[in-house]
Amino acid sequence: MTEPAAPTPPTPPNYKDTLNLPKTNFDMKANLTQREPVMLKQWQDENLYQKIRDRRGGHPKGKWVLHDGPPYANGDIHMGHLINKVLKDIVIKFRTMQGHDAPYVPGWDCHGLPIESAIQKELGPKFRELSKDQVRQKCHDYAMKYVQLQSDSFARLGIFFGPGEQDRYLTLNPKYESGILDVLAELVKRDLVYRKKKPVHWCTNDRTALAEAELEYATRKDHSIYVNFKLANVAALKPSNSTTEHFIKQLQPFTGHAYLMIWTTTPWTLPANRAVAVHPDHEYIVYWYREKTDPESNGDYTKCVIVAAEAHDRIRNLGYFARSEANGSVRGRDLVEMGLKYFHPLGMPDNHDGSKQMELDGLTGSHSQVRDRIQPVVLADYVTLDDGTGLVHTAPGHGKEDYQTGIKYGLEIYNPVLADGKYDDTVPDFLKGQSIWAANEMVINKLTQTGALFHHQQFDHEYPHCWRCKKPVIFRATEQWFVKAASADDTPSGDSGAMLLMGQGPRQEHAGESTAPQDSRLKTQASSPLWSNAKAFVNSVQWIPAWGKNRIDGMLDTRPDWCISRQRSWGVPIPAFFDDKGNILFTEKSVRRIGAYFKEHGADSWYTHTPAQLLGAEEWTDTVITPDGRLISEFRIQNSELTKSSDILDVWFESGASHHAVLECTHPELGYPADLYLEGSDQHRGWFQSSLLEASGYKSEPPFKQVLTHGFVVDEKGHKMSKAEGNGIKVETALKQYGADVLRLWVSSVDYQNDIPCGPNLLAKTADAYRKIRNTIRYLLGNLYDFNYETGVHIGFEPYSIDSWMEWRFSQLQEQVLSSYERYEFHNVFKLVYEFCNVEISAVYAKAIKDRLYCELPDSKKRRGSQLMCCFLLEHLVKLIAPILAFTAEEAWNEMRKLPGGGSLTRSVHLAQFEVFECNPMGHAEKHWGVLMPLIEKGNKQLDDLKKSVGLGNALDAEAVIIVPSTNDDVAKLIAQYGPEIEDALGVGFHRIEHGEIWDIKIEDTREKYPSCARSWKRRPDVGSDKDYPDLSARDAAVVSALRKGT
RNA sequence: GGGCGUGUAGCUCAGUUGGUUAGAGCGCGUCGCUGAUAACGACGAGGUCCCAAGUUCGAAUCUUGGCACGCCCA
Repeated sequence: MTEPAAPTPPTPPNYKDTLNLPKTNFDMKANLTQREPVMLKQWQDENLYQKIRDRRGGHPKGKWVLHDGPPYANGDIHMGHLINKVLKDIVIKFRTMQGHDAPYVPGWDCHGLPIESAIQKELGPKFRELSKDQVRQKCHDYAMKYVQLQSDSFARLGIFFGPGEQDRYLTLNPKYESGILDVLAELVKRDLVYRKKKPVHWCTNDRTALAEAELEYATRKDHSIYVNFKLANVAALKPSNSTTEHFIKQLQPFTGHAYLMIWTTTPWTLPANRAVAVHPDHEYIVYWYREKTDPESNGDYTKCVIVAAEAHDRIRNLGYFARSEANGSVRGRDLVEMGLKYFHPLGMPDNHDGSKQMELDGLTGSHSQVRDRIQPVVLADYVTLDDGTGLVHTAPGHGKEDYQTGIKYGLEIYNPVLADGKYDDTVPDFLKGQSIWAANEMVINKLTQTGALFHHQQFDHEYPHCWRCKKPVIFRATEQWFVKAASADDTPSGDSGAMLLMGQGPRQEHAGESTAPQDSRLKTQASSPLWSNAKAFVNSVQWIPAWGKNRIDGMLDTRPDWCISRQRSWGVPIPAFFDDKGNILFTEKSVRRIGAYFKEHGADSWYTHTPAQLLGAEEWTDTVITPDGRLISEFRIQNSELTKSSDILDVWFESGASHHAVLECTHPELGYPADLYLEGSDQHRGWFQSSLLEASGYKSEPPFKQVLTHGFVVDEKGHKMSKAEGNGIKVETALKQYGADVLRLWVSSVDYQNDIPCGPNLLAKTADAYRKIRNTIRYLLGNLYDFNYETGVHIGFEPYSIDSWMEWRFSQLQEQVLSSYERYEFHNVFKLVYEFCNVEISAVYAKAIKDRLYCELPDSKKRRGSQLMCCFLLEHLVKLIAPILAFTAEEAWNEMRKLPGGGSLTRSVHLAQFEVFECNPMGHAEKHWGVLMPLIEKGNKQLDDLKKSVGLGNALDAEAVIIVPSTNDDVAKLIAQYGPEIEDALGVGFHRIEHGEIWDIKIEDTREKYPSCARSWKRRPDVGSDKDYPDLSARDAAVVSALRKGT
């Protein structure tokens, strides 16, 4: 049984077909992960990058060059790459659309330890069987693999660069390698390169020196020990006044049991101890004590130590004392003046006995049989009282400051540690051949046995580690090549046997002031000319943010000379030759010659060709450096007798040469200097500085005009991303989930000058923002399906329409956006555009023009005027976002080109230029709408109240009563013009004007008052005024009537 | 430990040379629309301006000292 069908109400006439509803192929759903690769293919097929170059070439705005800092060709790209490369790309695209010829030549850092280590690991034991050039071939292939991989990833992010070999630079390119040697030769010419034995950071695992930039700091558990160094000459001390006399008297009762107490965290450096340093102005005391473990002796003290007065609380708090007392006090310089000496803590024979030691205590240091074990107390300004005892164990072969002190006092620069981190044969028997890491405990045990160890504990601290193998590094004195780049003289004389400056100019003689070891306030000598030039360069560069200048300035001020040699295979060789007598050939002339050879044959030829082939002759006449550091000019060399140096250059030297190697050698069309360098703020120490220093020895102006830095990606809590925390975001994952444009939008949305927070929530928020912008574009496009892009322009706007408000607002937006781009404030671009889409377009304008777009006659002036505004908005808005939303802007642009007359647009949005147009031809938009907008806001609140109070659902069921505070006819006329706009802006069905005291607005429910138009749904008094269309308002009746006549 | 920075609603950011009740957008909550519809609109609730002293008639803003976070270094 079926129920009788319910009576259906009579269907109201359906006017939907008579409306102009939006239509577009620009989908609401972005589907970026599918759409973007298609777009990429299209760009590649038409070689868009080249088209942009062709179009901008010779443009009056001229060339604008961002010089790319080369990422390391190793591993997948991470968030850091993303930030950096997208920022660069935004800049390039923005400059291009400004009308500049802004080429982008991406580079890669291809040499260096990380790749060599990876190969070593990959090959395992086979690594040693291969020759250097075989290893290099493997490294080369490895680097090229990652260059390709990263290059593809960058392209996927929408970053524009050319597809060919010639469109990028690689540091392993022969022309580049040759460029590096050009720079090196220039520095040699200017006496800025030398070879010397100095302590450098050394990785015992990779067996090479490391630059500062190659270190990373990590927490490490180490030993903290307090050690007593036995005084050697208490009886022979010379007082200079009553204070020191009193001090010495406090020591004398403890002859044989008087010590200097030092603190160190590197027990393994104790064999290399050559002095104890004290601060000249600090106060030192004699501290009598008896340890709890000492046998009772009627309560007497058993020992005394010299420590800084300020440190004695710290020492007492360690809790070993049964009894203690401070006596006597002198300055550090008094200790040195009285000639205090001590026994090397490990220099004593293993089987020494106490009685013999007692004898020795009275020695002056002249007894030959013990001279090598008696060492001095010296002065050093860097001694602090923050930690330890105020007396610093000094090993000139194992520390930078220790080395300086060593040079000052003529101490031996003693390094008993071999390249692999094991001791040589010059150390005490029990340590010979031992690894220094194992030696820590052995030394501690030995000190315990001899009773020298006062206190030992383990503790955690930040310690430098090799950036590649992650193993801890040490300071180790070795022979290395240096560039003179220090703020103060890093290579004082007095270091006999040092090989000084290598240039052909007159040998620089160093003043002898440093030979006076008692002068604790040793003046530093003149800074390097390289350094002074670099300092001057810093001033003429614009640093963004401005504090970057401060930062690099501060770093330059404290920098040492630059150790540029590495004991590895994968890099550009330092082209020095040795003859069988140890003379070194390394001059401007020889370096240039090798550079020219590399340009043709590549640096690999160093390993496959003979010195004669490399130098291009059997004989060579040049200046050489003798093993003892003298220069001999006009020295005749038989090239067949030469040996090639096995050192390579620090990779930072390679990338630091790019201002010449790229801008002048591989890509001379770019030209020197670059307009902009844009890297992470860590490059103040890295590439910015290496570039600046090398350019300082090569050029008369800095390599860049502006330097822009960005911060580091951190998680949503502001903490750094780390594997251990598991808070990292992978580019690949994020790309798969959101697509490149969302990631690009995220990059643009944050203030990159600070830390850059990133996490799932933030990306999701960005995706929201993306959707809003996309939908705004979709709305504009949807309403243009019947608008002719070319002829529509001539229609113009209705003078008092909200179109003119929109035009005014957009002109403001454009001005602000363009100036934000100019200042590289992309997060402002994002914010301005996003808010504009949300407020100006979506909430105000789109809402207000719906009625006229949908309901007016298609060709009506009112509708066409708003379409024109939509079209104008769309075109210029899409251009404004194109540098950021590279794919979406292009997608929208493609849709625009399909509109009637849209073919006059450029083939790609990325070929278009920003146009600065004259805004607001009406001139009154700002003034008038400034009054009207607050009324509209008020109206919205009232509408909301009506919804709550009387259940008004649709604003079209209400009318706006505009209250005008004057009976003045002009004002009333003006408002009469704006009335319909207010009606539409509020989305109400009708409006009336009343006179009153002040400007005001009232919203009234008209559900009982007017009938509703079946087409526009507006409630108006004129519904039914056309008797042919009793269910329509006058306007709609006219439109429908016209449409029927038309068809 | 030192240098350079940063710290304002849940989030991203504005807050001029100190000057009313510290703002925006998003998000959130409530409601509406259903002809931008996996869209859109309206209204609303959110703040110890990192903390503490100080200068001042008045401090998010200036000074000093802390704390937290980041980069670089020891």
